[in-house]
Amino acid sequence: MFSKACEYGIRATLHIAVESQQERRVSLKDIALAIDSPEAFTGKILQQLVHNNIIHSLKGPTGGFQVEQLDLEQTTLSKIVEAIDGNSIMVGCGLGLKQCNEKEPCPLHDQFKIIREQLKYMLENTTIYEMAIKLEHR
Amino acid sequence: MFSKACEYGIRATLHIAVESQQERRVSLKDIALAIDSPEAFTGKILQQLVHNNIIHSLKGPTGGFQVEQLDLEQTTLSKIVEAIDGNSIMVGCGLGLKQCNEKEPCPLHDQFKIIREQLKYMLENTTIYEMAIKLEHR
DNA sequence: ATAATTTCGGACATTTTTGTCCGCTTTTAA
DNA sequence: TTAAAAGCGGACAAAAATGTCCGAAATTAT
Repeated sequence: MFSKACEYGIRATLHIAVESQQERRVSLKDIALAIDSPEAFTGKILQQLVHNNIIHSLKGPTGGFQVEQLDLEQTTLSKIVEAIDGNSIMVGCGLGLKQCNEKEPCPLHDQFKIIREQLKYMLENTTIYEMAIKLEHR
Repeated sequence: MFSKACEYGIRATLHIAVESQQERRVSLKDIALAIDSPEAFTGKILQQLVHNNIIHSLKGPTGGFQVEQLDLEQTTLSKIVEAIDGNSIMVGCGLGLKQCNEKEPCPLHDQFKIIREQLKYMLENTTIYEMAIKLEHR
């Protein structure tokens, strides 16, 4: 579904979000430890998220990553996925046909469409905040 | 969603199925041409399908691939996907968490579950025959 | 029998994804 | 002011997925 990079990105964002709600900043090392991901690779992914204004970073000692209160509530899962995996999950024929559309649908077109719409709804209507809350309570 | 290999596998099977209904056997070359896939790579994938008894092959001139009438009606999409991609599409946490289950669900667990169930239903209830028919009529 | 045509399987090659290393810059605290 | 602690970015490395090549085996037609 999502690439490994994207999975790490989501997990990292959620962990940062949880900590940010307690006014705590988190270092890359702590993040990688918490979400069980390779540190350097995770660092790369966090950069993508920083560049997309999904999370914010501060250098130096006491530095680290955090997510702004506003972003917490407004940023949706779709934005994270988009930043890392692009829109590949939402486009293209499920069977890889170049010529597949409403007029010339592949044999799975309609069923794929329904599933994609559900997926899209989930991505676009789930905020970081909602997910972080669930994560804290589990 | 599916790997490239799996996409080729499905497209190839469908093309063979359509031809088989006209009592025609198809060569690898024709298949690769028809479904616009790399020939040698497609050959490998067809072998997997042959070994899984989804399609059948005959060597020598006038040889090629075909799918039995019975398989046409009884083999479901899930069997093709399983043969090539395994069950990776159906298992594991969407966020890649090792510890994600009904008792300790990840924040997307329930929504993923619904989508997966739809996907599973589609895979297990779509036969090669149904798809081949749709393909012919488009 | 022989040549041609096809599948089959192993080895190899390329590309993409995943992951690592290291030196640089920024910032803080002593 | 200096040392330490953090993020940043570029180059490199490993693994996985995708794709190619070629020779062997089987089968058919001549």
